[in-house]
Amino acid sequence: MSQNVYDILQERGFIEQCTDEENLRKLFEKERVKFYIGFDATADSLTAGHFLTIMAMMHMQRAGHIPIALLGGGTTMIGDPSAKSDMRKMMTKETIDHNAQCFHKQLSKFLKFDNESALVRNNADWLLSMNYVEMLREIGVHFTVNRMLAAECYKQRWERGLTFFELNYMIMQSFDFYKLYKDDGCKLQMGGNDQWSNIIGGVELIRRKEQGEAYGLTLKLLTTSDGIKMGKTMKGALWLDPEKTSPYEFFQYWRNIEDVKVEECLGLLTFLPMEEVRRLGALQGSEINKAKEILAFEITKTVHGEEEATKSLEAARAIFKNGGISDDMPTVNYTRADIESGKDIITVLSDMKLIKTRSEGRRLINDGGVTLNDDKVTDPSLTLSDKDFNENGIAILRKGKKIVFKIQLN
RNA sequence: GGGCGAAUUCCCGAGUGGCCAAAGGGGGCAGACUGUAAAUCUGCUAGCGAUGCUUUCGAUGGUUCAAAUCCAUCUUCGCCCA
Repeated sequence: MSQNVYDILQERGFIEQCTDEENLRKLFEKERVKFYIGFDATADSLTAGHFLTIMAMMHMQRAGHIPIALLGGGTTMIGDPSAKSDMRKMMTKETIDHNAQCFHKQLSKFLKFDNESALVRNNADWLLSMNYVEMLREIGVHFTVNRMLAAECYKQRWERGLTFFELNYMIMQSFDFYKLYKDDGCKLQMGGNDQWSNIIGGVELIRRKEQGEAYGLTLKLLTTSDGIKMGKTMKGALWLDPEKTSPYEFFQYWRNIEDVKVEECLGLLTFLPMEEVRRLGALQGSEINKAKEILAFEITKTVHGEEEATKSLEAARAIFKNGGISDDMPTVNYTRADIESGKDIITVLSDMKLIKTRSEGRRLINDGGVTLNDDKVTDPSLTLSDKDFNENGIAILRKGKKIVFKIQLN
């Protein structure tokens, strides 16, 4: 432990708020600190937003501390009302369990859960069996409603209406921290900055019930320069599951990041040394494209492995630098029979999932957004034929400037 | 429990009998310009076998030649009073 991990996180830009910086730094020097981050099981895959917190966990683990990944099997039954304008749809127990399993599997790619260097817990194990009256007597007495309502994260909901049901989310999350503190000796909770009030709730609960010393630390949220949450694509979230977002798509997302975000993302989402991060972030003009390529490669490498990262990089270079063809670019396979029975261009776009409806396809063609083998498609009823394919049975279809598909004829 | 008000397309938000597939903005997509960036300008933005047809303005039923718009009931939400 040569360098205090607090300095590492701070230098890389992770830290937003901390309950007690001075004593937390001391704690990091004194012992291997057990800390936790909660993941509510709202979908069947983690997203780029989660990845940032996972990076923080990995930095902590590298520094010798012990991450606890807390799956929100219990808290997801309610749903965090923070910064949401509406109540989330209620999810069934089965869906939540399934999602939690998916999370566990994905997290295992980044952290080794061997009960030694990293642990997993699921708050369903203690929250679901909880007795209401007991809970009120043990935990509820330590919370004042006015205090809770003053929390920044409920402000928005305060105007639109917040149910008692959702108000309990904070209490449950606070209890989680208390439980992990008692059972596992967890002394620190980390989370996105929108979790600040929920985290404080736990820190205070531990102090009130146990006179215990616990800390909270929140992390920067990834946003675009407009302040919008980063990691949204036209298809929705940027998933870590390669079945939901292909490694190539994932790579391209980071390759296309805004200039001003490059240095921040390099610090947060890669393990490159900070001198390198600063050097790359300072590149001017079109030079910064080199930095973006490295950024995309490094993140893809961590998430999908070096092999996929290399493939994505090469496919991107082939497509953009040489206007060429690569084995690893997105591909759709057709048989001769498909062509003979007639594949019109809109069906092809639809097969590639580039359009949701045929009308959208027609519009796109009218706008001049579709190119087949370097020729702009002007006729929406155009049907693929043998002459559109080269000697290797390949045709290239573009949507806009950045999306390129290979059509392979077998 | 009583009174009042609201619900519109991806989001915000106009529209109070036909000219409404529904203004405006945001977001998204495409074109121009560029560096696979930002900014800017322009076009598009319910669906379909498309000069037409079908479905959409919380739900159901009704009035009318004609309903997002009027009436009734219901649901949800907000505000005020208890």
